[in-house]
Amino acid sequence: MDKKRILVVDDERDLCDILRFNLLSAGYLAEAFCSAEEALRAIRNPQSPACDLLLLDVMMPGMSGFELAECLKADKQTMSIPIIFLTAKDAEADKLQGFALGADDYVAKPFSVREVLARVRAVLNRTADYSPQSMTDRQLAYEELLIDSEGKSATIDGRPLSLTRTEYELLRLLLEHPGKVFSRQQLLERVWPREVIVTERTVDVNIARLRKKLNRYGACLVSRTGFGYSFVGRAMNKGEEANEEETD
Amino acid sequence: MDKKRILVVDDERDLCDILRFNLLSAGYLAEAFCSAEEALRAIRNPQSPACDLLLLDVMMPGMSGFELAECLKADKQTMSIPIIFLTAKDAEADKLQGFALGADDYVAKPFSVREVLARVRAVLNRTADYSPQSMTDRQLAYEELLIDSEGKSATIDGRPLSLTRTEYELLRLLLEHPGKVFSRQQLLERVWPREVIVTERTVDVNIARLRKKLNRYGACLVSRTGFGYSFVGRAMNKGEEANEEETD
DNA sequence: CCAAATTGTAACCATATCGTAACAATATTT
DNA sequence: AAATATTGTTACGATATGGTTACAATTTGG
Repeated sequence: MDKKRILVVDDERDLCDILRFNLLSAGYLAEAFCSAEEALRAIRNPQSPACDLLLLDVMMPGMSGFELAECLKADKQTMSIPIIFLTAKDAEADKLQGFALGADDYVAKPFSVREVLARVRAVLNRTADYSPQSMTDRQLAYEELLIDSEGKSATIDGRPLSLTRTEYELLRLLLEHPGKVFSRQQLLERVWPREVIVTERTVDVNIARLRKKLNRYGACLVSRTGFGYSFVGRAMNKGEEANEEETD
Repeated sequence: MDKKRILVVDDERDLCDILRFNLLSAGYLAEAFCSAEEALRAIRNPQSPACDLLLLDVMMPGMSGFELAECLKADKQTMSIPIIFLTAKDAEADKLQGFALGADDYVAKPFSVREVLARVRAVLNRTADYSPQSMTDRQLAYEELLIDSEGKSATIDGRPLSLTRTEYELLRLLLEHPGKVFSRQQLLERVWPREVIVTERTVDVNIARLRKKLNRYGACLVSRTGFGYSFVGRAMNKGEEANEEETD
């Protein structure tokens, strides 16, 4: 699957930069424009690749966001480009109400970048094909142990486990990389929030709690003395060690 | 695993020097640049080795840190380079808030060097697993003796050996440089933790333990009297010495 | 605002790991 | 070959590591 191309249109340069940077970091192709006119030129440019999504500020000097949207909707080439409006004031929100039918979504300023990214993901998901990528992303499984990252839940044989957030994240990370050994430090960095500072032993206890809840799969969370923890399935058997008792 | 290459970009020369010195002391390769433009040139220079992490000041004359970050994110070659932002003022902190999602981390000035080093370690730890680098040298092998650095394990003919951490690290280092002779001192420095101080004889015992577990490959760990130890395959035969006894 | 759930820490124990010393075996030098 | 230096092996105690439980602190939910 190719990367999605997203255009940001906003007269505030800082905002453009922030959005662009974050979109790029999130793995999209992103370009930013400070006016509707510029953006329009870019979109209409037959050289440039097709655009998959527009983040469009409503209130801009010159051509407004609405006007740009209308232009695009009028053109067969561009009418199916999804648009997420960025709206500054409540006053605009009203107008947006009417427009919203044609829009794919809108975000009210001030917004958090996280929020925008979520909308972007949602819209692209909705419009785009169901790529196997994003499907496997939310379903993770080993045998009858399933993880549904959408519902932040796990089940064994269909029976739901009630995992706490820590346990869930732990399991998810380990299950995502079967066989990989994570040091306690790595687990702390990747499962626990950045600001908290806790003992490495904390990992042990949470692993223990997780093991208990995992019942027969509990044994899949193995500790590798001196290294850390790892999820191992049956396939990776430890039974047949090459360096077993020398019977000579 | 090779040393990580870290670039420091800050217009304050003193700060650059301090960070560079400390990074070097911590065992990284570190270079410092006083402007985003310089840094960009260095990163884009096809001659120079790949960069593993960027410590990037936000506010700089000329190209800002954010702009440099955007440039890098836009380029496929450089977009996965982790970035830690160094930000000076609270004013910037706001903007940074926006960038924070896409950034790998950020540190607010004034910061303690210790803090920066911690972040560096954390980010490198977090990203290490996915870098193309570690993908390639994740698997190490000699004939049917395989080392999987992800699972911190080794197998012979597919059968897993249970190596302790010391044994594992020893084997890994030696196997990484077949034919190279390591003195005991070198082995101590490279596989034992920095702070511990142990006898050179300790190496011998651990080599012995490793040999036993390696079964038929045990003989590949040869001692070179007076020099140290080395991993040698069959190809490197010691049979044909020029100055041998002519007993036939 | 209270009760329950979640979570980190300390403490205890069992076990694994490891360094050292002592001695045996081997290699090197004379 | 004898003398010496180097390396291999073993046993044992010290230490580190990991599992478990209890408990206090905090968060969550009603």
